[in-house]
Amino acid sequence: MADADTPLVLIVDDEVAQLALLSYNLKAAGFRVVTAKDGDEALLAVAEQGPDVILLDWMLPRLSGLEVCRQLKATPSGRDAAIIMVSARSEESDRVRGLETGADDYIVKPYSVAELIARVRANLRRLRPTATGQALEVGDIRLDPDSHRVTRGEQVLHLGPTEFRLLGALMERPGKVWTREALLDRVWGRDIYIDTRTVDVHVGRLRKTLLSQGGEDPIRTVRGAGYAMG
Amino acid sequence: MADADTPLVLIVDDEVAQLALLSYNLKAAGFRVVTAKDGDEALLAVAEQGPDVILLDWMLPRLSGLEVCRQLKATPSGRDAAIIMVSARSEESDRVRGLETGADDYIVKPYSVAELIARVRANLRRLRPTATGQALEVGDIRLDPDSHRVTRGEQVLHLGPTEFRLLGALMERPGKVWTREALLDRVWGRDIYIDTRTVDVHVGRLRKTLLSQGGEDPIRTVRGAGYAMG
DNA sequence: TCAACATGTGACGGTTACGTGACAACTGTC
DNA sequence: GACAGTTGTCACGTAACCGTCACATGTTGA
Repeated sequence: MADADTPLVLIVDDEVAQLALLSYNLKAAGFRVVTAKDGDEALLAVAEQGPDVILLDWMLPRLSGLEVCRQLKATPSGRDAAIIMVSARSEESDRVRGLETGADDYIVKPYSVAELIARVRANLRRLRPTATGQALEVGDIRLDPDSHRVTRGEQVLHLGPTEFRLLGALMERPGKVWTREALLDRVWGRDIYIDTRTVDVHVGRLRKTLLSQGGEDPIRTVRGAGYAMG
Repeated sequence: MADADTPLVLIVDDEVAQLALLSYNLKAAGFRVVTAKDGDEALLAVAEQGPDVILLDWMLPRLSGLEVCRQLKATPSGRDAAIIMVSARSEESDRVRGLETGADDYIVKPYSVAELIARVRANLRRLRPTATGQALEVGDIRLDPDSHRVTRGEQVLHLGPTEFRLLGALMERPGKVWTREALLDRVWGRDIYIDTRTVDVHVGRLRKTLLSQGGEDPIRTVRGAGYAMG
Protein backbone atom coordinates (compact mmCIF):
# COMPACT_ATOMS: atom_id res chain seq x y z
CA MET A 1 0.00 0.00 0.00
CA ALA A 2 1.76 3.05 -1.27
CA ASP A 3 -0.57 5.27 0.68
CA ALA A 4 -0.43 3.43 3.95
CA ASP A 5 1.74 6.07 5.52
CA THR A 6 -0.58 8.86 4.49
CA PRO A 7 -2.81 9.70 7.42
CA LEU A 8 -6.44 8.70 6.99
CA VAL A 9 -9.14 11.14 8.02
CA LEU A 10 -12.74 10.13 8.55
CA ILE A 11 -15.28 12.92 8.16
CA VAL A 12 -18.67 12.42 9.76
CA ASP A 13 -21.35 14.91 8.76
CA ASP A 14 -24.90 14.60 7.54
CA GLU A 15 -24.64 17.49 5.12
CA VAL A 16 -23.29 16.32 1.81
CA ALA A 17 -22.09 19.77 0.83
CA GLN A 18 -20.03 19.94 3.99
CA LEU A 19 -18.59 16.50 3.36
CA ALA A 20 -17.56 17.47 -0.13
CA LEU A 21 -15.98 20.69 0.98
CA LEU A 22 -13.97 19.16 3.79
CA SER A 23 -13.05 16.16 1.73
CA TYR A 24 -11.73 18.35 -1.07
CA ASN A 25 -9.64 20.49 1.23
CA LEU A 26 -8.21 17.67 3.24
CA LYS A 27 -7.25 15.77 0.14
CA ALA A 28 -5.61 18.91 -1.17
CA ALA A 29 -3.65 19.02 2.05
CA GLY A 30 -2.38 15.52 1.39
CA PHE A 31 -4.60 13.33 3.53
CA ARG A 32 -6.56 10.27 2.57
CA VAL A 33 -10.23 10.77 3.29
CA VAL A 34 -13.28 8.62 3.93
CA THR A 35 -16.71 9.93 4.79
CA ALA A 36 -19.78 8.89 6.75
CA LYS A 37 -23.20 10.47 6.89
CA ASP A 38 -24.36 9.19 10.25
CA GLY A 39 -23.23 7.42 13.37
CA ASP A 40 -23.73 3.91 12.04
CA GLU A 41 -21.73 4.58 8.93
CA ALA A 42 -19.07 6.16 11.10
CA LEU A 43 -18.80 3.14 13.36
CA LEU A 44 -18.59 0.91 10.35
CA ALA A 45 -15.93 3.01 8.70
CA VAL A 46 -13.89 3.10 11.87
CA ALA A 47 -14.02 -0.67 12.20
CA GLU A 48 -13.13 -1.24 8.59
CA GLN A 49 -10.67 1.50 7.81
CA GLY A 50 -9.12 2.42 11.14
CA PRO A 51 -8.72 6.14 10.50
CA ASP A 52 -6.10 8.17 12.31
CA VAL A 53 -8.24 11.22 12.83
CA ILE A 54 -12.01 11.54 12.99
CA LEU A 55 -13.80 14.80 12.30
CA LEU A 56 -17.09 14.37 14.04
CA ASP A 57 -20.00 16.72 13.59
CA TRP A 58 -21.95 17.45 16.72
CA MET A 59 -25.35 17.37 15.06
CA LEU A 60 -26.14 14.05 13.48
CA PRO A 61 -29.37 12.26 12.68
CA ARG A 62 -30.21 9.28 14.89
CA LEU A 63 -27.20 9.05 17.16
CA SER A 64 -25.83 12.39 18.31
CA GLY A 65 -22.19 13.18 17.69
CA LEU A 66 -21.67 12.96 21.40
CA GLU A 67 -23.03 9.44 21.53
CA VAL A 68 -21.06 8.41 18.48
CA CYS A 69 -17.96 9.77 20.11
CA ARG A 70 -18.64 7.75 23.22
CA GLN A 71 -19.16 4.60 21.22
CA LEU A 72 -16.10 5.19 19.09
CA LYS A 73 -13.94 5.60 22.12
CA ALA A 74 -15.21 2.27 23.37
CA THR A 75 -13.96 0.40 20.33
CA PRO A 76 -10.34 -0.61 19.90
CA SER A 77 -9.83 1.16 16.59
CA GLY A 78 -11.79 4.21 17.69
CA ARG A 79 -9.74 4.53 20.82
CA ASP A 80 -6.59 4.89 18.81
CA ALA A 81 -7.93 7.62 16.60
CA ALA A 82 -7.92 11.26 17.53
CA ILE A 83 -11.47 12.57 17.58
CA ILE A 84 -12.09 16.20 16.77
CA MET A 85 -15.60 17.32 17.55
CA VAL A 86 -16.99 19.88 15.12
CA SER A 87 -19.78 22.01 16.44
CA ALA A 88 -21.82 25.05 15.61
CA ARG A 89 -22.35 25.74 19.26
CA SER A 90 -19.71 27.53 21.15
CA GLU A 91 -21.02 27.22 24.67
CA GLU A 92 -18.42 26.17 27.14
CA SER A 93 -20.62 23.39 28.45
CA ASP A 94 -20.59 21.73 25.06
CA ARG A 95 -16.87 21.99 24.87
CA VAL A 96 -16.56 20.39 28.25
CA ARG A 97 -19.00 17.64 27.43
CA GLY A 98 -17.22 16.94 24.19
CA LEU A 99 -13.87 16.58 25.86
CA GLU A 100 -15.35 14.59 28.70
CA THR A 101 -16.80 12.11 26.32
CA GLY A 102 -13.34 11.36 25.07
CA ALA A 103 -12.93 13.77 22.20
CA ASP A 104 -9.34 14.85 21.78
CA ASP A 105 -10.05 18.24 20.40
CA TYR A 106 -12.89 20.58 19.68
CA ILE A 107 -13.42 23.06 16.90
CA VAL A 108 -16.22 25.56 16.57
CA LYS A 109 -17.94 26.67 13.40
CA PRO A 110 -17.24 28.84 11.60
CA TYR A 111 -13.63 27.84 11.21
CA SER A 112 -11.18 28.34 8.44
CA VAL A 113 -9.87 25.46 6.42
CA ALA A 114 -6.39 26.45 7.52
CA GLU A 115 -7.34 26.09 11.14
CA LEU A 116 -8.98 22.76 10.55
CA ILE A 117 -5.96 21.37 8.80
CA ALA A 118 -3.68 22.68 11.50
CA ARG A 119 -5.83 20.93 14.08
CA VAL A 120 -5.75 17.70 12.20
CA ARG A 121 -1.98 17.89 11.92
CA ALA A 122 -1.57 18.77 15.59
CA ASN A 123 -3.72 15.84 16.64
CA LEU A 124 -1.93 13.49 14.32
CA ARG A 125 1.27 14.24 16.14
CA ARG A 126 -0.25 13.09 19.37
CA LEU A 127 -1.53 9.78 18.17
CA ARG A 128 -0.82 6.76 20.23
CA PRO A 129 0.64 3.68 18.70
CA THR A 130 -2.15 1.60 17.29
CA ALA A 131 -3.41 -1.36 19.23
CA THR A 132 -5.18 -4.57 18.38
CA GLY A 133 -8.87 -5.14 17.85
CA GLN A 134 -11.08 -8.08 18.76
CA ALA A 135 -12.68 -9.20 21.96
CA LEU A 136 -10.54 -9.21 25.07
CA GLU A 137 -10.28 -12.12 27.46
CA VAL A 138 -8.60 -12.35 30.81
CA GLY A 139 -9.33 -15.43 32.88
CA ASP A 140 -13.05 -16.05 32.72
CA ILE A 141 -13.80 -12.44 31.97
CA ARG A 142 -14.61 -11.47 28.43
CA LEU A 143 -15.15 -8.03 26.95
CA ASP A 144 -16.54 -7.62 23.48
CA PRO A 145 -16.09 -4.08 22.18
CA ASP A 146 -18.45 -4.57 19.27
CA SER A 147 -21.46 -5.73 21.20
CA HIS A 148 -20.41 -3.65 24.16
CA ARG A 149 -20.80 -6.68 26.32
CA VAL A 150 -18.98 -8.05 29.32
CA THR A 151 -19.35 -11.58 30.62
CA ARG A 152 -17.85 -13.53 33.46
CA GLY A 153 -18.25 -17.23 32.94
CA GLU A 154 -21.80 -17.50 31.67
CA GLN A 155 -23.01 -14.42 33.47
CA VAL A 156 -23.59 -11.22 31.52
CA LEU A 157 -22.46 -8.23 33.56
CA HIS A 158 -23.84 -4.75 33.27
CA LEU A 159 -21.33 -1.92 33.32
CA GLY A 160 -21.71 1.81 32.89
CA PRO A 161 -19.81 3.47 30.04
CA THR A 162 -16.95 4.62 32.21
CA GLU A 163 -16.46 1.28 33.89
CA PHE A 164 -16.66 -0.41 30.52
CA ARG A 165 -13.84 1.70 29.17
CA LEU A 166 -11.91 1.26 32.39
CA LEU A 167 -12.17 -2.49 32.18
CA GLY A 168 -11.23 -2.32 28.53
CA ALA A 169 -8.06 -0.42 29.30
CA LEU A 170 -7.08 -2.82 32.06
CA MET A 171 -7.81 -5.89 29.96
CA GLU A 172 -5.94 -4.70 26.93
CA ARG A 173 -2.65 -5.30 28.61
CA PRO A 174 -3.16 -7.91 31.32
CA GLY A 175 -0.63 -7.64 34.08
CA LYS A 176 0.44 -4.15 33.22
CA VAL A 177 0.17 -1.73 36.09
CA TRP A 178 -1.63 1.44 35.12
CA THR A 179 -1.08 4.54 37.16
CA ARG A 180 -4.17 6.51 38.04
CA GLU A 181 -2.97 9.26 35.76
CA ALA A 182 -2.55 6.93 32.84
CA LEU A 183 -6.04 5.58 33.38
CA LEU A 184 -7.49 9.06 33.55
CA ASP A 185 -5.79 9.85 30.29
CA ARG A 186 -6.89 6.66 28.65
CA VAL A 187 -10.41 6.27 29.98
CA TRP A 188 -11.56 9.78 30.62
CA GLY A 189 -9.62 11.47 27.84
CA ARG A 190 -6.96 14.10 27.86
CA ASP A 191 -7.36 17.75 28.67
CA ILE A 192 -9.61 16.96 31.53
CA TYR A 193 -8.85 17.59 35.12
CA ILE A 194 -10.32 14.99 37.42
CA ASP A 195 -9.23 13.95 40.86
CA THR A 196 -7.13 10.81 40.67
CA ARG A 197 -9.08 9.35 43.57
CA THR A 198 -12.05 9.12 41.25
CA VAL A 199 -10.21 6.26 39.61
CA ASP A 200 -10.27 4.42 42.92
CA VAL A 201 -13.99 4.81 43.19
CA HIS A 202 -14.58 3.48 39.71
CA VAL A 203 -12.24 0.58 40.26
CA GLY A 204 -14.23 -0.16 43.39
CA ARG A 205 -17.49 -0.13 41.46
CA LEU A 206 -15.98 -2.23 38.74
CA ARG A 207 -14.77 -4.76 41.28
CA LYS A 208 -18.18 -4.89 42.89
CA THR A 209 -19.78 -5.78 39.59
CA LEU A 210 -17.09 -8.29 38.64
CA LEU A 211 -17.39 -10.00 42.00
CA SER A 212 -21.19 -9.91 42.11
CA GLN A 213 -21.41 -13.49 40.89
CA GLY A 214 -18.57 -14.74 43.03
CA GLY A 215 -15.06 -15.56 41.92
CA GLU A 216 -11.66 -14.06 42.53
CA ASP A 217 -10.90 -10.37 42.38
CA PRO A 218 -9.30 -9.99 38.95
CA ILE A 219 -8.00 -6.51 39.64
CA ARG A 220 -4.76 -6.16 41.53
CA THR A 221 -4.04 -3.05 43.53
CA VAL A 222 -0.38 -2.13 43.50
CA ARG A 223 0.15 0.12 46.44
CA GLY A 224 1.89 3.34 45.49
CA ALA A 225 1.61 2.55 41.81
CA GLY A 226 -1.86 1.84 40.48
CA TYR A 227 -3.99 -1.03 39.26
CA ALA A 228 -3.49 -4.04 37.03
CA MET A 229 -5.60 -6.84 35.61
CA GLY A 230 -4.79 -10.44 36.44
CA MET B 1 10.59 16.04 46.52
CA ALA B 2 12.13 17.92 43.65
CA ASP B 3 14.08 15.03 42.26
CA ALA B 4 15.00 14.46 38.67
CA ASP B 5 11.79 12.56 38.03
CA THR B 6 9.70 15.62 38.74
CA PRO B 7 8.73 17.16 35.43
CA LEU B 8 10.51 20.39 34.59
CA VAL B 9 8.51 23.27 33.18
CA LEU B 10 10.14 26.21 31.44
CA ILE B 11 8.11 29.40 31.48
CA VAL B 12 8.97 32.03 28.90
CA ASP B 13 7.41 35.43 29.44
CA ASP B 14 8.77 38.96 29.49
CA GLU B 15 6.49 40.08 32.30
CA VAL B 16 8.01 39.32 35.65
CA ALA B 17 4.65 39.34 37.40
CA GLN B 18 3.37 36.71 35.02
CA LEU B 19 6.47 34.60 35.56
CA ALA B 20 6.05 34.77 39.31
CA LEU B 21 2.38 33.86 39.16
CA LEU B 22 2.83 30.89 36.88
CA SER B 23 5.90 29.75 38.71
CA TYR B 24 4.09 29.79 42.01
CA ASN B 25 1.13 27.84 40.75
CA LEU B 26 3.12 25.25 38.88
CA LYS B 27 5.37 24.66 41.84
CA ALA B 28 2.31 24.26 44.01
CA ALA B 29 1.14 21.64 41.55
CA GLY B 30 4.34 19.73 42.05
CA PHE B 31 6.44 20.70 39.09
CA ARG B 32 9.97 21.98 38.95
CA VAL B 33 10.13 25.35 37.27
CA VAL B 34 12.70 27.44 35.44
CA THR B 35 12.01 30.77 33.79
CA ALA B 36 13.24 32.83 30.89
CA LYS B 37 12.44 36.42 30.00
CA ASP B 38 13.19 36.32 26.29
CA GLY B 39 13.92 34.04 23.41
CA ASP B 40 17.65 33.88 23.97
CA GLU B 41 17.28 32.95 27.60
CA ALA B 42 14.74 30.39 26.60
CA LEU B 43 17.01 28.74 24.07
CA LEU B 44 19.79 28.69 26.62
CA ALA B 45 17.58 27.18 29.29
CA VAL B 46 16.36 24.53 26.94
CA ALA B 47 19.88 23.55 26.01
CA GLU B 48 21.07 23.47 29.60
CA GLN B 49 18.09 22.13 31.49
CA GLY B 50 16.15 20.11 28.97
CA PRO B 51 12.65 20.93 30.22
CA ASP B 52 9.75 18.57 29.62
CA VAL B 53 7.18 21.26 28.93
CA ILE B 54 7.65 24.81 27.69
CA LEU B 55 5.06 27.50 28.32
CA LEU B 56 5.79 30.03 25.63
CA ASP B 57 4.29 33.48 25.60
CA TRP B 58 3.32 34.75 22.20
CA MET B 59 4.54 38.28 22.75
CA LEU B 60 8.23 38.49 23.46
CA PRO B 61 10.81 41.23 22.97
CA ARG B 62 13.31 40.68 20.16
CA LEU B 63 12.37 37.22 18.94
CA SER B 64 8.64 36.55 18.79
CA GLY B 65 7.21 33.51 20.51
CA LEU B 66 6.50 32.09 17.12
CA GLU B 67 10.11 32.39 16.07
CA VAL B 68 11.34 31.00 19.37
CA CYS B 69 8.99 28.07 18.91
CA ARG B 70 10.40 27.40 15.48
CA GLN B 71 13.97 27.54 16.73
CA LEU B 72 13.22 25.35 19.73
CA LYS B 73 11.72 22.69 17.56
CA ALA B 74 14.94 22.72 15.57
CA THR B 75 17.13 21.82 18.55
CA PRO B 76 17.48 18.29 19.89
CA SER B 77 16.34 19.06 23.43
CA GLY B 78 13.59 21.37 22.23
CA ARG B 79 12.15 18.71 20.01
CA ASP B 80 11.66 16.46 23.00
CA ALA B 81 9.73 19.06 24.93
CA ALA B 82 6.05 19.83 24.57
CA ILE B 83 5.52 23.46 23.67
CA ILE B 84 2.38 25.20 24.84
CA MET B 85 1.84 28.59 23.26
CA VAL B 86 0.26 31.15 25.56
CA SER B 87 -1.44 34.04 23.89
CA ALA B 88 -3.71 36.95 24.61
CA ARG B 89 -4.97 36.91 21.09
CA SER B 90 -7.68 34.54 20.18
CA GLU B 91 -7.71 35.07 16.46
CA GLU B 92 -7.78 31.83 14.68
CA SER B 93 -4.93 32.75 12.37
CA ASP B 94 -2.65 32.89 15.39
CA ARG B 95 -3.81 29.52 16.61
CA VAL B 96 -3.17 28.06 13.23
CA ARG B 97 0.26 29.61 12.92
CA GLY B 98 1.13 28.44 16.41
CA LEU B 99 0.17 24.86 15.78
CA GLU B 100 1.74 24.76 12.37
CA THR B 101 5.00 26.04 13.72
CA GLY B 102 5.23 22.95 15.85
CA ALA B 103 3.58 23.98 19.08
CA ASP B 104 1.92 21.02 20.74
CA ASP B 105 -0.83 22.95 22.36
CA TYR B 106 -2.28 26.39 22.53
CA ILE B 107 -3.92 28.23 25.39
CA VAL B 108 -5.61 31.60 25.23
CA LYS B 109 -5.63 34.23 27.94
CA PRO B 110 -7.50 34.54 30.14
CA TYR B 111 -7.30 30.97 31.34
CA SER B 112 -7.84 29.36 34.71
CA VAL B 113 -4.95 27.95 36.64
CA ALA B 114 -6.72 24.61 36.71
CA GLU B 115 -6.92 24.59 32.94
CA LEU B 116 -3.28 25.50 32.59
CA ILE B 117 -2.19 22.73 34.91
CA ALA B 118 -4.48 20.30 33.17
CA ARG B 119 -2.89 21.24 29.87
CA VAL B 120 0.60 20.85 31.23
CA ARG B 121 -0.27 17.43 32.65
CA ALA B 122 -1.97 16.34 29.47
CA ASN B 123 1.03 17.28 27.40
CA LEU B 124 3.37 15.57 29.80
CA ARG B 125 1.44 12.34 29.54
CA ARG B 126 1.47 12.56 25.80
CA LEU B 127 5.19 13.13 25.95
CA ARG B 128 6.08 10.18 28.09
CA PRO B 129 4.24 7.15 26.85
CA THR B 130 4.59 4.51 29.51
CA ALA B 131 8.12 3.34 29.14
CA THR B 132 7.70 -0.38 28.83
CA GLY B 133 10.58 -1.51 30.92
CA GLN B 134 12.42 -4.73 30.44
CA ALA B 135 12.25 -7.32 33.17
CA LEU B 136 15.35 -7.69 35.31
CA GLU B 137 16.76 -11.07 36.25
CA VAL B 138 19.44 -11.96 38.73
CA GLY B 139 19.77 -15.62 39.59
CA ASP B 140 16.28 -16.98 40.18
CA ILE B 141 14.93 -13.58 41.08
CA ARG B 142 12.92 -11.73 38.52
CA LEU B 143 11.57 -8.18 38.64
CA ASP B 144 9.15 -6.92 36.04
CA PRO B 145 8.74 -3.14 36.15
CA ASP B 146 5.77 -3.27 33.82
CA SER B 147 3.60 -5.50 35.95
CA HIS B 148 5.35 -4.40 39.13
CA ARG B 149 5.91 -8.00 39.99
CA VAL B 150 8.73 -9.83 41.74
CA THR B 151 9.15 -13.58 41.64
CA ARG B 152 11.69 -16.00 43.03
CA GLY B 153 11.47 -19.29 41.25
CA GLU B 154 7.74 -19.85 40.97
CA GLN B 155 6.87 -17.87 44.06
CA VAL B 156 5.37 -14.42 43.70
CA LEU B 157 6.79 -12.11 46.33
CA HIS B 158 5.05 -9.12 47.76
CA LEU B 159 7.11 -5.98 48.23
CA GLY B 160 6.17 -2.52 49.37
CA PRO B 161 6.85 0.39 47.03
CA THR B 162 10.14 1.34 48.62
CA GLU B 163 11.50 -2.19 48.72
CA PHE B 164 10.40 -2.68 45.15
CA ARG B 165 12.38 0.33 44.02
CA LEU B 166 15.30 -0.69 46.20
CA LEU B 167 15.42 -4.14 44.64
CA GLY B 168 15.09 -2.58 41.23
CA ALA B 169 18.09 -0.38 41.82
CA LEU B 170 20.19 -3.28 43.08
CA MET B 171 19.17 -5.55 40.25
CA GLU B 172 19.74 -3.00 37.58
CA ARG B 173 23.46 -3.32 37.98
CA PRO B 174 24.25 -6.71 39.48
CA GLY B 175 27.52 -6.77 41.34
CA LYS B 176 27.74 -3.03 41.69
CA VAL B 177 28.25 -1.91 45.25
CA TRP B 178 25.88 0.87 46.18
CA THR B 179 26.67 3.18 49.04
CA ARG B 180 23.80 4.00 51.35
CA GLU B 181 23.90 7.55 50.09
CA ALA B 182 23.65 6.44 46.49
CA LEU B 183 20.68 4.24 47.31
CA LEU B 184 18.96 7.03 49.18
CA ASP B 185 19.51 9.18 46.15
CA ARG B 186 18.26 6.60 43.74
CA VAL B 187 15.40 5.04 45.64
CA TRP B 188 14.14 7.82 47.85
CA GLY B 189 15.02 10.71 45.56
CA ARG B 190 17.33 13.66 45.73
CA ASP B 191 16.91 16.47 48.22
CA ILE B 192 15.49 14.22 50.87
CA TYR B 193 16.79 14.00 54.35
CA ILE B 194 16.67 10.51 55.69
CA ASP B 195 18.96 8.66 58.04
CA THR B 196 21.28 6.37 56.12
CA ARG B 197 20.53 3.63 58.64
CA THR B 198 17.06 3.51 57.19
CA VAL B 199 18.61 1.86 54.16
CA ASP B 200 19.83 -0.94 56.41
CA VAL B 201 16.35 -1.51 57.72
CA HIS B 202 14.86 -1.70 54.26
CA VAL B 203 17.59 -4.00 53.04
CA GLY B 204 16.79 -6.17 56.03
CA ARG B 205 13.10 -6.25 55.17
CA LEU B 206 13.90 -6.94 51.56
CA ARG B 207 16.15 -9.82 52.54
CA LYS B 208 13.47 -11.24 54.77
CA THR B 209 11.01 -11.30 51.90
CA LEU B 210 13.50 -12.69 49.40
CA LEU B 211 14.47 -15.46 51.81
CA SER B 212 10.92 -16.23 52.90
CA GLN B 213 10.69 -19.17 50.51
CA GLY B 214 14.20 -20.41 51.18
CA GLY B 215 17.24 -19.96 48.99
CA GLU B 216 20.48 -18.05 49.23
CA ASP B 217 20.74 -14.45 50.33
CA PRO B 218 21.15 -12.60 47.04
CA ILE B 219 22.17 -9.34 48.68
CA ARG B 220 25.79 -8.95 49.68
CA THR B 221 26.78 -6.56 52.45
CA VAL B 222 30.08 -4.87 51.81
CA ARG B 223 31.33 -3.70 55.12
CA GLY B 224 32.23 -0.05 55.15
CA ALA B 225 30.85 0.47 51.69
CA GLY B 226 27.26 -0.59 51.15
CA TYR B 227 25.23 -3.30 49.43
CA ALA B 228 25.35 -5.19 46.18
CA MET B 229 23.25 -7.74 44.36
CA GLY B 230 24.57 -11.15 43.34
C1' DT C 1 40.83 -9.52 75.23
C1' DC C 2 38.76 -5.34 74.83
C1' DA C 3 37.15 -1.12 72.86
C1' DA C 4 35.31 0.96 68.84
C1' DC C 5 32.72 0.65 65.14
C1' DA C 6 29.52 -1.37 61.56
C1' DT C 7 25.59 -3.88 60.66
C1' DG C 8 21.17 -6.74 61.76
C1' DT C 9 16.64 -6.49 63.51
C1' DG C 10 12.38 -6.30 66.56
C1' DA C 11 9.29 -2.86 68.10
C1' DC C 12 6.67 1.37 67.88
C1' DG C 13 4.21 5.59 66.66
C1' DG C 14 3.03 8.43 62.79
C1' DT C 15 1.68 8.85 58.22
C1' DT C 16 -0.12 7.65 53.89
C1' DA C 17 -2.69 5.20 50.53
C1' DC C 18 -6.58 2.76 49.66
C1' DG C 19 -11.61 0.95 50.05
C1' DT C 20 -16.09 2.43 50.44
C1' DG C 21 -20.69 4.38 51.76
C1' DA C 22 -23.05 8.65 51.15
C1' DC C 23 -24.38 12.47 48.46
C1' DA C 24 -25.41 15.93 45.00
C1' DA C 25 -25.45 16.94 40.14
C1' DC C 26 -26.85 15.52 35.92
C1' DT C 27 -28.97 12.55 32.11
C1' DG C 28 -32.33 10.41 29.60
C1' DT C 29 -37.00 8.03 30.13
C1' DC C 30 -41.55 7.40 30.89
C1' DG D 1 -42.03 16.12 36.89
C1' DA D 2 -41.00 11.80 39.25
C1' DC D 3 -37.77 8.25 38.49
C1' DA D 4 -33.82 5.23 37.82
C1' DG D 5 -29.06 5.23 36.29
C1' DT D 6 -24.55 7.20 36.11
C1' DT D 7 -20.88 10.22 37.56
C1' DG D 8 -17.39 12.87 40.38
C1' DT D 9 -16.33 14.25 44.99
C1' DC D 10 -16.01 13.91 49.76
C1' DA D 11 -15.35 11.97 54.44
C1' DC D 12 -14.19 8.43 57.25
C1' DG D 13 -12.13 4.10 58.74
C1' DT D 14 -8.56 0.90 58.21
C1' DA D 15 -4.55 -1.52 57.01
C1' DA D 16 -0.19 -1.13 54.97
C1' DC D 17 3.85 1.15 55.04
C1' DC D 18 7.58 4.07 56.63
C1' DG D 19 11.41 6.06 59.37
C1' DT D 20 13.51 5.94 63.72
C1' DC D 21 15.12 4.12 67.82
C1' DA D 22 17.22 0.77 70.85
C1' DC D 23 19.50 -3.05 71.47
C1' DA D 24 21.72 -7.33 69.68
C1' DT D 25 25.20 -9.17 66.98
C1' DG D 26 29.25 -9.21 64.26
C1' DT D 27 33.82 -7.36 62.76
C1' DT D 28 38.08 -4.88 63.08
C1' DG D 29 42.43 -3.46 64.93
C1' DA D 30 45.57 -2.84 68.77
